[in-house]
Parts: sequence; C-alpha cells; structure tokens
Amino acid sequence: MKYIEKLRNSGLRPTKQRLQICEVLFNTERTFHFTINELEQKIKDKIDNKISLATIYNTVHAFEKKGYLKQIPINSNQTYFDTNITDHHHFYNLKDGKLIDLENSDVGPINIKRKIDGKKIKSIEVLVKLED
Amino acid sequence: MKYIEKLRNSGLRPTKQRLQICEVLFNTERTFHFTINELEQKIKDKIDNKISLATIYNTVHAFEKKGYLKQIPINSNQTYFDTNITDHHHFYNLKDGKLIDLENSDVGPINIKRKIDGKKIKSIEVLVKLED
DNA sequence: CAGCTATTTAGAACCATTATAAACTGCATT
DNA sequence: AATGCAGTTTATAATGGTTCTAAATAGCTG
Repeated sequence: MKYIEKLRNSGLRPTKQRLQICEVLFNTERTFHFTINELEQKIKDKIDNKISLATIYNTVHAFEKKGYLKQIPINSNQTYFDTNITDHHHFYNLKDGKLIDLENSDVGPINIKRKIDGKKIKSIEVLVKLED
Repeated sequence: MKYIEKLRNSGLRPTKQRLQICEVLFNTERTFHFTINELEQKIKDKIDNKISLATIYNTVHAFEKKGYLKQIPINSNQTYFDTNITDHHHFYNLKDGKLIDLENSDVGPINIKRKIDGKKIKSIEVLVKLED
C-alpha cells in the first residue's frame, strides 16, 4: 500500500480507516474540494465497511495538520477542504456555492508591501467571488 | 438622527433598535471587525435597553444585504463582519485570531487573467495568514 | 505474546445560527 | 387622532455542523 509509508513518516499510524480515506482523497486523477458531509458520502460509496463520522473528522484534521489537505477560507456554514495543496487560489460561484481552482499563474505575483512586526506571512489566499 | 434617512432610503424602517445598532456600528472614529457575540457585548455596554440576540442577527444581515457591512471570508467557528466596506484585504493573525486591515494600496493591483464564461467578478479578497 | 499508547466509535454535548409565532410598532390612510 | 396592516422585535425552540467523552479496539515495540 502506497500510503502506509506516507502516514508512518508523518507519525500517523496507518490504520485501515486512514488508508481507506487516503484512497478516497488522494488516489484520484484530479484534486477536488469537499465538505465533511460530501466526504462522508464519497466514503460510503467507495468503501464497504463503515467509518464513523468522528473518525472522518479526526482524520481530516490530522491530514490538514500534516499538510496533506488545506482548508479553504470561505464563509459557509460548512468547512471546505481542498486536496490541492499547491499554492493557488479560488473562484467562488455565489449562485451555487461551487469552488473553482485558480492557479497562481492566473493571478500573477501578489506583493504584500506592508509588514507586521514579529510576524511572518504563512500564506496568501485570494478568493474571487463570481456573480452572473 | 443622522441614520434615519439612511435606513429609510434602503427600505428599512428606522426602528429604535436599528438606530441604536447604527450608533454602535457606524458612529465611530475607526472602522472595526466584529463577531455577533462581540457586537452583542458592545451593545450591552453602550445601550441601556436590551436588544434581543435575534434582532442583532436580523439587523446585521439586513445591513450586510444593503452593503453597510461586509462579511470577511475566513475559517472560524464564528462569522466575522467588517464596518469597513471599502475595497480592501486582511491580515489574519493565526495566534490570536485577530484581523488587521490591509489597504488595497498595500497589495497592489491584482490581475485575474482567467475568465469564467457568463460570470462577472463581484469581489476579490485577499487573506494573508500570519504566524510567528 | 504482553503491554502500552494511539485510534476508533457511538452517542452526547456544544454552540453559533436560524426558525417560529406571538406581541409590538412605524406609518400611511382615513 | 384613530385604524389597519405590513414590517419588526422578541423569547424561545429547533437546527445542524463540529467537538467531546469514555469505553472498546488495534497497531506497534520489546
């Protein structure tokens, strides 16, 4: 299994549930955005055994902390995650709430001229809201 | 009262509660960021009579719809609002969850090169996360 | 295999937000 | 000034995403 080492190297035990969630999240042609509820549904569709909701939350947070997932800053009643962990941005379609990746090269360099004492920039995220 | 007309012109009845909330939100030297709970506290401090939490929610949403407040896209368990409705961005201090305004002039022009068919750009918001 | 710690799990708890429905109020009309 | 009505406020209940709890289970080291 190709995810066993990845997990071990991160200090996460490669449990059956985590490996199955890895399959759903990372064994895909394209990256994608999801909420916990959408992921739960995807897991139900692809996996025979049940994985409890608490484990899905735990795992997603563990993966996010390790940098395998990113949270997308957006105002919604649910938290959105992204399996695309490269430096990039998002279109947000206000009409249907769907997200579209916006590559760094489509935005150009962003130059933050102001500095905050004693602080480093961890990330710069652009959200482009779309309307009709 | 200077807010009566503003409200009437927006099709909102200038009720006592709305006028008092206007005082707290807009009769200030500086713009500020707030959550509903923080606003509730501010109202308690400044106003003698009680305004119910439901009214605070209703009013904030009404004001946002009319463009007098902006929601700040950020992942938090609470929704953040901004009384600064000019086009601008935010630093987000991960350590304490505080926001700092980042003026448009401190970021420079952002050129979104990619277009989405049939959609217009409504807003472009940059969130700069800060760490130690 | 033994023992320890990490992980999983079902269900309860939490808490921000929204819905409800009754009371009240601003305001146009008489 | 009284009337009527839609808009608003209110306390409270309901909702729903997320987190907590504590017991059962599983991975891993010696």
